Amino acid sequence: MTNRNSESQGIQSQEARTASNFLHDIIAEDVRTRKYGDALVQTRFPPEPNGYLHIGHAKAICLDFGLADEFGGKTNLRFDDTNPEKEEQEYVDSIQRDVRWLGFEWDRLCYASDYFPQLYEWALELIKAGKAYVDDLSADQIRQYRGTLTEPGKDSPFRNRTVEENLDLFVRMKSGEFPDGSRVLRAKIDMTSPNLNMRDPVMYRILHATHHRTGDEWCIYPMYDYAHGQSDSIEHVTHSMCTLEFTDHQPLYRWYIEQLGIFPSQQIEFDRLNITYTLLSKRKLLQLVQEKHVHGWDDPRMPTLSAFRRRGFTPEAIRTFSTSTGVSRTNGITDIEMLEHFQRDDLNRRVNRAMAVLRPLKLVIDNYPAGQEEFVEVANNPEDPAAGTRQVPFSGEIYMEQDDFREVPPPKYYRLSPGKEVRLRNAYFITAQSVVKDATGSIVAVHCTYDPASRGGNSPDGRKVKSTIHWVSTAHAISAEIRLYDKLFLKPDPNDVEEGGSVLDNLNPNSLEVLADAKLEPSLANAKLEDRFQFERVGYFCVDSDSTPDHMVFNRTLPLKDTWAKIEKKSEA
RNA sequence: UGGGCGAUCGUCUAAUGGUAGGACAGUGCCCUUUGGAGGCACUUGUCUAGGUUCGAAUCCUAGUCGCCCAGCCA
Repeated sequence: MTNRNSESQGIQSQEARTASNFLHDIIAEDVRTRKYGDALVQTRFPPEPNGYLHIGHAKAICLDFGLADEFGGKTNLRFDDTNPEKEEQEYVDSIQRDVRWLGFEWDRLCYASDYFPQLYEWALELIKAGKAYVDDLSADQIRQYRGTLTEPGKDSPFRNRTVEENLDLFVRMKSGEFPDGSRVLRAKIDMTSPNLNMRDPVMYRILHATHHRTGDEWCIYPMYDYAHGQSDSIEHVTHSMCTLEFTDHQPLYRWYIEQLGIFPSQQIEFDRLNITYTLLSKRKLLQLVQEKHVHGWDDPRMPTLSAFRRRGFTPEAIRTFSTSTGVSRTNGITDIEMLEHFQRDDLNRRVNRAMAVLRPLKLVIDNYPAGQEEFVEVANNPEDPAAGTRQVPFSGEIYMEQDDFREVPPPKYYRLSPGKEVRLRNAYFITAQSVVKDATGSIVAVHCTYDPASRGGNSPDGRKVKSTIHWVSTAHAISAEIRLYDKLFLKPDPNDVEEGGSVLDNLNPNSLEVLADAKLEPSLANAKLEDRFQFERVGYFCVDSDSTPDHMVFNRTLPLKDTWAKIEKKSEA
């Protein structure tokens, strides 16, 4: 089992039962025909530590770990760390944290950099076999010699150096004799191949850079193509899943393995995850962070797993989303509503309710005995009786939501307005009597009367009300900052930009709204980091990492579905 | 205009020669002490044109459209 706890195991096997896809079919067939003999199914999740994992990676992680698990196999976490200029320990750490948070535990923790010595030996082997050569052409010249999509390339003038000369030069490349960019080691394949990846691909480049793990030990670094397949092979990976853009690399992946005569790992490609209104490119996410369009990799508006965690999303929901959305070889874009649906569905079942007034409006109950207060009993989660109940203080002066009162109610508005009766959730029926306005004419308080016989929320005479609103007693309320998040981008496809534009043009200027002084029921004072709640009638919220006992901060994970907002919008149109 | 990959409701995905199904979104109704949740119902789809076949989303042929590839990135 690759899962960390029994809870996620249950979910995992449930997902596994329903997850039938072409990758599953391929592996099942390989197992049936004993393609790898007695060997276990072995997979790997191979991130480059050059950024934080995002929800697109979650799909790959669920596939890599989930498929291996289904067939009783194992999964390694392998850092594809062959480019010291872009990789950092911070990313190595965050990736491990995020994979575990998602609910998976790897069999072996590996690094491509651990294989540098072996890769180097194999390069020597290929040189000796006349299958690799040192090229002195500049990067620019190599590009020119490569030809184009429609024209074949031509051989480098250095292509036919002797084995001895190649060996000598390559060893000296490794020993640091030559400056960056002066020489590369190339595979000798076919400069006329219609597949550009086969036109004598670069195997090694000279990079006098400090690597986050090997330090200054190496000044030559293998390219992805030369490192990835062999790393798979070393780990006896049987099924190496990757995204579609690597399809053209598969012949090269196989070429290295065949020339070296090593364990025949096989690469299988699947489609990358795309989600509407969401940017899933590590390079561009890095730009958002570096240029401070967001407050870091874990800014809750980001699509990174760290951000989803901070925002209150659950690993269970992300896993359910990943498997439900399926896997194929088509390039599609999944509606963000799908993700939100699975998250609401999960939170609705598991999370306790609380009352919080985001935009407070004072409500005075004129006939409530002066100075009196009482406690009303409230279910912690109506979906789950086992969650129990709690006592919430009530009094003659409470906060209600500004949105829940209209002096002139529009059609189909069921909430409070002058003369109308509504229910205060779990408390009493009230009828609005009058409003108090300030000098500018805006409403600062509403006066009402309550029906003492309706305690608990029902009137003994069977009288019905059209609406129930939430509230917090002013004397008992605690204050908190609340952060409301909206889509980071305005367009379904953030990359849909005009000529010369950038994704930044599509940034939503209102993606973050901060409410400095929301009023919460007192039980919330005990909330701890990452605790999740449904604020009734409002949405799902969690305690943010910026929160302190003196200054509580809550993030809105997602709003509740809002039928009234829909009606209102439709009537405006 | 070289090569590779792909095309099924608005979106994602099943059906592997035999009733085109599910989920999300949408719409309507019911229910409701959250206009939440839940229940019921409805709408919409096999890229096109030929062919094989008793029968084609599936096989064949030709086209159309989309994505990927010319890093010493991964």
